[in-house]
Amino acid sequence: MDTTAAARRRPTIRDVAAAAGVSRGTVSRVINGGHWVSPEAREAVERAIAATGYRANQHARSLVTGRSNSLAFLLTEPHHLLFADPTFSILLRGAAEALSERGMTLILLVAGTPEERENVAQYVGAGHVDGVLLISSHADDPLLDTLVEQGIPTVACGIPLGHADQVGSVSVDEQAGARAMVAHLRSQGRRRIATITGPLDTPGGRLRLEGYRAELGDAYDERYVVHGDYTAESGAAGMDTLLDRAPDLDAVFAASDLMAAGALGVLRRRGLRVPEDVAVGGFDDSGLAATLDPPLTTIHQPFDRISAEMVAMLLDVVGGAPHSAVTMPAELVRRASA
Amino acid sequence: MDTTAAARRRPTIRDVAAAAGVSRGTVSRVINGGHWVSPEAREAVERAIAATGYRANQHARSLVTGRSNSLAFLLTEPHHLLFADPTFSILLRGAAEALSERGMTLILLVAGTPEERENVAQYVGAGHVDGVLLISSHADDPLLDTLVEQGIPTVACGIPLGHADQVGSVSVDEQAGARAMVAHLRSQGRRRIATITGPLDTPGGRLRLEGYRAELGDAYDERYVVHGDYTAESGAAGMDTLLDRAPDLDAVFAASDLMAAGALGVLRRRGLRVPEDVAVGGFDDSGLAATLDPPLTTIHQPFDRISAEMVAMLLDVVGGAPHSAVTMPAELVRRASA
DNA sequence: TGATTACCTGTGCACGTTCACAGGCTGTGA
DNA sequence: TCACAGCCTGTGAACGTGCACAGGTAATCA
Repeated sequence: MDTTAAARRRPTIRDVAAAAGVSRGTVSRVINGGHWVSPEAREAVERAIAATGYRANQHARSLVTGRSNSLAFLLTEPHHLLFADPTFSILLRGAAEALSERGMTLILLVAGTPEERENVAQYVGAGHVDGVLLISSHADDPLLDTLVEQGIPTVACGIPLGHADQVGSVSVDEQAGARAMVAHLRSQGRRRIATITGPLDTPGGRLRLEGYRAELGDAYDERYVVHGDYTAESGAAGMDTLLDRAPDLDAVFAASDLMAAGALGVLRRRGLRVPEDVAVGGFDDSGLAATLDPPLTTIHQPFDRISAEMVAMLLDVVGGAPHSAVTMPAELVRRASA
Repeated sequence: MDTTAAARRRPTIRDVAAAAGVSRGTVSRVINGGHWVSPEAREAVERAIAATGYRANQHARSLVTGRSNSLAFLLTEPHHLLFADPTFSILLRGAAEALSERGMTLILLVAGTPEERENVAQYVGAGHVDGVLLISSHADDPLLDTLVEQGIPTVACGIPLGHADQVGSVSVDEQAGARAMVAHLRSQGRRRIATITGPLDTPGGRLRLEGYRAELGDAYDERYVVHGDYTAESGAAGMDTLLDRAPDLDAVFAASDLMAAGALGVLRRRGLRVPEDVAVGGFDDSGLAATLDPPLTTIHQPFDRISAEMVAMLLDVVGGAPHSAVTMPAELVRRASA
């Protein structure tokens, strides 16, 4: 008897049918829901599946159904952003687990260079995935245009600027979060509150600035606003600019924890104490925030819930449901920095 | 004329053949290398492909070839490790890009819980991926046993303990790196050098400790050794233990940057200056190291080269080549902490 | 009794591709 | 003139699955 793994052919639905004494069709029915199958037949098939170690061939299945049983996790951010910010890892892992529970898989697609973007458009357009989880979109992204045009089910993390009504989205309430942070800083007696924004072509950059502005009202002063790109370096540079321009500031709201980390470094180097001289607030509550010195007061984003909701919504859209825009509450997390 | 994207059927190889005035076989030959095809036929086919916007159906192709044209990125670490350590993101992105260049895709597989491990074993065993990129293996991992048993091409990051000769691996020279760090600390005049190790069932945990021990020689003293699990929390706890046990230490080598970050926090809290009172060295040179305060002296792992090499080796193994063990040089990066 | 219904099962076809094979054409050497 | 090789092309058969359909049985109803 030859039972070596290498020599044995992978069992097909025919082998199962033969072992169970039924036809291919019956086996197929048992696998896909099992309606209209007699209890005896079902049990025989289930035994045969266990005995043969049968596992459906996904390629054959996809060929006939036109479904790939997988979603794409589409990454459009430039490389350097991923080196220090754990945000994306958390989303990625959450999405992978949510899919694995449903017997689906996650395909990682990187669209950094124009060439990669073209490949991604082709790949997705060819129907190799059922839908796309879009991470951190920039305004007027032509890739997103392509997805919309080709009718690819898409759900974005954060409201995609310029495409808000064309694709689904799951996001934290950016404005409310920013307002909560500013309100908190004010409640601590801070009066000259600066901000380091994210890129203004991203929802996080634009909406957190709007929240900051709305909460400040008449107290809003452009001199206290600088723009960053979410990196620690840009946070440091922004902090330097702010201190040169407005040395009297007594608080800073950075639109990401990573930029807050950069700002903290500059403050320390300049001999300013946190929070005594300058209070610092961040946004994201990524793993980073709690490990900074001092631990960072920030706005919590429920990344695990966001990824789970993105997957759920995308699968609904794939199934024919209309897309929607879900907003999750942003919660202030008080630590030592403010 | 109906040219709406929704109404138009995706072009198949038959459409291309018809448009080019040749047969399916000729089109297939042009796509796959193009040998034994006349220049005129090839040109006609290429024009037809461009005109129809044809893209091969991967499922149909995989069904007949038995190749999936994809690799799995297999994650076995528990969840919490990914929140702060960017190491895995860098490897993941590098692998995805290396594959995308070859027209292949990367599938993310998570094997945290026993249930997930079973699913992964089934999925991979069913031939849904051509090979597995194994990240951070633990000694005597039964999942790795399964992969080996089923003859799945596998390449690990770091020499897999207990399976060193059964699967391929790409790793940094852990021992040399640890020795370089200890040698550097000694050259700075440090004499009581402690270490916080990684988990001893991982190659990084075991081999970096061996390097530390080898470099210290007779000066090795167990009192200066504590064990962590790569997290910042374990680094902090380890530092506390060390200071309680051996308050006279003048240097610490943490087996990961994240643990070093935890150690830095404890040192600061206890009023010890870095590097004046205690020098601190890390390992990995992940994005984290440069942003710490003070910036961390550490051992650089060339993660981009590692991921590229893992992909290259795995594809060789898939193609029938024997697996091997590639070691990359570990380089000391001097910053302010030591 | 005959018609209708509800349930269960098996069979043929299609999905889009690659591969093996057969065969055509052209040129070369015996 | 025939055999043979080298190049190029087309065709049929697979790959493993889901789905539509036909057909069977048993129970219910007019």
